[in-house]
Amino acid sequence: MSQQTTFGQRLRQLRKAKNLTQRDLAANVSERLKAEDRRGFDFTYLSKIENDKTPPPSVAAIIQLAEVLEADANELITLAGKTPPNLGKTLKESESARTFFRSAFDADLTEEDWKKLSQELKRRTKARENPPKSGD
Amino acid sequence: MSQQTTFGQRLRQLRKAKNLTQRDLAANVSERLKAEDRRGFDFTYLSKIENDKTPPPSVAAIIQLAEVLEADANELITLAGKTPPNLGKTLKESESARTFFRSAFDADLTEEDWKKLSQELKRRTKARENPPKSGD
DNA sequence: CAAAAGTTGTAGTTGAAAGTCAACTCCAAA
DNA sequence: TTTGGAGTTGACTTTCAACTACAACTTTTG
Repeated sequence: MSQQTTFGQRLRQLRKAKNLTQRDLAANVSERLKAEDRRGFDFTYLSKIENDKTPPPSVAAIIQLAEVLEADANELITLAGKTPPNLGKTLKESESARTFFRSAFDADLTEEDWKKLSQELKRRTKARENPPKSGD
Repeated sequence: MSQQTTFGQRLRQLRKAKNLTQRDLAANVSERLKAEDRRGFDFTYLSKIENDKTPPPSVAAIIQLAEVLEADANELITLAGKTPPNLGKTLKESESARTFFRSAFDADLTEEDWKKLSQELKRRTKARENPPKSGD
């Protein structure tokens, strides 16, 4: 049942793929964070994160990491067990979304179930991009 | 386009339905929170919350509020724009759930879509409780 | 009206999350 | 064998959300 990749492991993987040192990556991300007036990002902190000695950083930091690494921010955010930033908003705005989530978490779904739901989702959005022939 | 009920409004509604004063409710919740070794809950704070002068309280506090008011904690949590407490965990544990969320938020779903998904969900869980006659 | 309930501003406290720093280890190349 | 780059670690500090406290008010209700 192969233990799930952690946030730290994945992050290290991505960093190595880009041939960056912790110092480089941290400095780079730090700059970006400061540019948007947030706290910085020390390389020792990064080290702890990669070794899962400390919980994943803030969503803002994760997004910057993803950009520098040219990786998918959403993957990292979910790996971090964080809420995708739009979720709260979506929930506030959509009554139906709330209903969906309520049942989803009461129901304690299996992998199977989630896959089915993804399929359903794909069907629907695909239909939208590529409307099924003939005037609406 | 009827402006969505806020957390504060709903909370007040629930409190009045139970005929409690802010002082009563706050004291009650405060006790419960302290029992689980958390910070208390002042009635002036509650007032501010009901008037949306301050952001909704912590998830822990919301849960206690819901219990005292015999209301649905999940409703309040989502109204508060907070993450349902299991979500992070689910995301960490289920690859398929992650996939689902990634597409769901990329896709920017409509009410329609969410409803359809809820239906699909209901179909599946119902099938489970009440397995469809004869060999699968 | 008096008392109870609710509102609001301002300032203070607290614990935990986020981040830093100094001092270390490890390793490869010179 | 040393030197320098990379990574690790523990202890410390900073920041912030989530409260508390209290005073001074207004509104509601019996």
